[in-house]
Amino acid sequence: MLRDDPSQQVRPETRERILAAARELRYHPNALARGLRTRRTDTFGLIIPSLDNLGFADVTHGIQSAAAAAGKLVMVVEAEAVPDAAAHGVYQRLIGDGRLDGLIVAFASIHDDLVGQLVERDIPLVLVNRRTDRARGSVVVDDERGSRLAVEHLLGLGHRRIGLLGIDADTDTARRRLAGYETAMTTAGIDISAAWIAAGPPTEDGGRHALRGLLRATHGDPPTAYFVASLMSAIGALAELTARGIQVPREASLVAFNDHPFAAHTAPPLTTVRMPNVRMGREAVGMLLAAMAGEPVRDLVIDDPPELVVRSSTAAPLAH
Amino acid sequence: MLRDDPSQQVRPETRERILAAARELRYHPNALARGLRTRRTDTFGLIIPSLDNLGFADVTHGIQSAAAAAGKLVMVVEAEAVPDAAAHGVYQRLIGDGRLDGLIVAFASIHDDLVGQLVERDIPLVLVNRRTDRARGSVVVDDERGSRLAVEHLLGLGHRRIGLLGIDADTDTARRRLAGYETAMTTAGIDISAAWIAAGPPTEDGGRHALRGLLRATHGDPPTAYFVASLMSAIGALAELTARGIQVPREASLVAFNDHPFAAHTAPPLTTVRMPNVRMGREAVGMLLAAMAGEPVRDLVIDDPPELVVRSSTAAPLAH
DNA sequence: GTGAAAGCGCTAACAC
DNA sequence: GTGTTAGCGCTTTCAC
Repeated sequence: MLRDDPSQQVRPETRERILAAARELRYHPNALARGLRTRRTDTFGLIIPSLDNLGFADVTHGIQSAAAAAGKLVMVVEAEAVPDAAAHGVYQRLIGDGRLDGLIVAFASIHDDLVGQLVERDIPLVLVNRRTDRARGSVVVDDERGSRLAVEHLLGLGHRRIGLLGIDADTDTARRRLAGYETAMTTAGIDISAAWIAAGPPTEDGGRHALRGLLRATHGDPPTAYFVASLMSAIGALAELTARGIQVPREASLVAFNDHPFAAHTAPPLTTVRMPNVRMGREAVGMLLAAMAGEPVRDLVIDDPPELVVRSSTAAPLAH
Repeated sequence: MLRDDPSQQVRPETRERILAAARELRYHPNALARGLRTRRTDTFGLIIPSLDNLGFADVTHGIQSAAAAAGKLVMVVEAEAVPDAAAHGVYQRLIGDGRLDGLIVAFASIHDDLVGQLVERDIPLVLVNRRTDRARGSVVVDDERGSRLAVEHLLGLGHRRIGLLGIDADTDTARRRLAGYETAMTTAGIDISAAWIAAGPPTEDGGRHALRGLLRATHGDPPTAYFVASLMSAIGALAELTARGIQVPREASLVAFNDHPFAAHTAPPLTTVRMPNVRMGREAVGMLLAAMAGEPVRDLVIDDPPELVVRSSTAAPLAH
């Protein structure tokens, strides 16, 4: 009755009385006991590199809201906050504990052995924002299309020498963003110089350093525009440009992959490509729920079109 | 043996063999069964308004890292992501479920009845960044001192008409930030005009609207400087100032309470007061752990001194 | 020191 | 339909 078991026939009135009594006595079924018996905990885990990545904020929102709506609780492990010494134990417990129904892994560059272990143990798993050969079950956005959109915007403005500040992790996601850049450039008939491409971790510092490296490599003939494959990097790259006295967008344009309200407040406001990240998070939860119900997982790519958010970090190149 | 029970005497060699076998078989004690038996789950809950509040990011980091270091897992509920319809059920379950050892509530403006329920049920609880009469167990920073520092910076620059863009929630925290402003102003011998004070929610929009209201109220004689009691509001207020063509810092100065790397990238970069937020998060976990071990909880205020981070949103007022 | 047994609170299966 | 019981996997107690 308290579980709303449909096979139990109860008069609405009686039902209400029982519920009232339960409320009165503050009765709550013990989740541990129930979980032990049913092997379901209505809880899933979320492993995420950092909760402070602006480009990823929407994914987290999507996950949290879909979880709440479905009545699931979520155990969050922020990977960067886990000391190396504790990491092994934490993940092992998370995986082997029996306290989770499944796991969403939002690592762009996770140690693949963790994924391997999850697969071996047959724990419902969905990867978000990444794919791998080792596991089925993923939801990503159309990174290539988003990147292409960004680079095409630059091309449309008249740029030809366009740099890529990429993500250095050896992930499918990083590669797809690179591919979008290459496709757009090649389609425009531009030969990409190897010196135009640099990469680093998707952090402010990563962007700063990648830009420095690129500037060194293209010494004397730097790009007139940059596509930065991560929002956090873009913030760093923008700061580095400004610090070097290079005016954005007059002397160099910048588009970032991923949007966040904050991008409207940088100096200058950043032009970005907004990806359907909230939906990516939602769908990940949906897929995990389906997997827990026994449905097969898929590799889903959210095909809501990416959106170019033109602000003020892009303009036509200076005429020579 | 597997629990490292000290009363069990085992030869190191034997011990190693057992551990190896356990590893081999991938044995993991079931957390549900263990928890059911021991009434401890090594897990605590974190209820937080938004994971996307820049001013609060450090608190989350502190909590996550301290939890990981102590081998605790954390169940995160982002309150703003919980649909109203689901809210009651989610919180009830979280509280009554038995799956948590305790709860950290980081709500600046939580419904007090949730706190009340937690207290009644005698669940280890620590409030972070807020205090209330209804519960003991809190850790806060010295909000008053931080606010005073911010306002004194403005006073030192020569400002006299200083506005306060506050937080409208009826919380101890909001009041302490207001108090810091008042103390600094009064000490400087300035009569505060009621029109100088406006408040709103600690969001970008909140700051924007608060500023608008204040400008309306002080029509013709606006402040020359503003202390904004929340970083998110400050971003909104800065945008509003700029949108109105009011130059910062030439025509109006702005200091924000709480810092984040991002504040270095706004236009202009924001002067802020950096509070010991990481430590606040850490101490909250420490106190919760202590409470779970039976120690009495306290109301702790972290007394690491706040730090003024001078960037470019503050300057001397224009001479008349 | 070692082993067996009880029981945490629940659900599902099975008698009645 | 209603009531009873076994058992999820662990820890702790108690008997040996």
